[in-house]
Amino acid sequence: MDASFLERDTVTVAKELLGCELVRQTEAGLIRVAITETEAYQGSDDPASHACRAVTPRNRLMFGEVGRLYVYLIYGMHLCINVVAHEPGGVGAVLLRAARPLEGLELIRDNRGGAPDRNLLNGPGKLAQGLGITRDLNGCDLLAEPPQGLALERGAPLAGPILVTRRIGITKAVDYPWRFVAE
DNA sequence: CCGGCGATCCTCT
DNA sequence: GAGGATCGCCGGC
Repeated sequence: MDASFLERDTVTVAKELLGCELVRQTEAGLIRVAITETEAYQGSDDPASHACRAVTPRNRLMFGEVGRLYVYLIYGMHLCINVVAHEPGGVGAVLLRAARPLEGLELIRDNRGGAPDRNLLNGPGKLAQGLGITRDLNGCDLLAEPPQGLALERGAPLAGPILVTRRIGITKAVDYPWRFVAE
């Protein structure tokens, strides 16, 4: 994955991240997944975004260098993971909402504590848990060589169509068609 | 299969 | 001091 891929309009990047792969390397082993669901969140022009107002300690990564991982805690119990992506000088990130296991299925099952296989990675909190994401990965460089725990890679081209819908679980700007789902 | 609800804690106002 | 880019359990149909 090249930084220029992420240095474009956040909505375009969200759509094109479908089929791209995440590689998680830990002491326990290697996990590889293909991204199947994303949402775009922009800056001051997106009322649903964490970055719709001033820079704060939490949202600061969304204003910075593309290719960083933005990790945050939601509802007091789940982590969500985002890829910082925006035009040069812009603001934004792509929420990764679901993925399909490619390698390390046993590790994913362990991380998910016995959830049925069809519920392993089908939601943002489940994806983060399945990959074994922790808050110390906040700000990690997904494009680093060599990889630093989590890496983003180009995957095989998508086979099927892309479903475009409203974003899930928000109460502002509910009609923006910025959610992308692949099978 | 579907809708409702509680858990749980960090962040910003 | 409120509310959130969620999840899984429960009960009802």
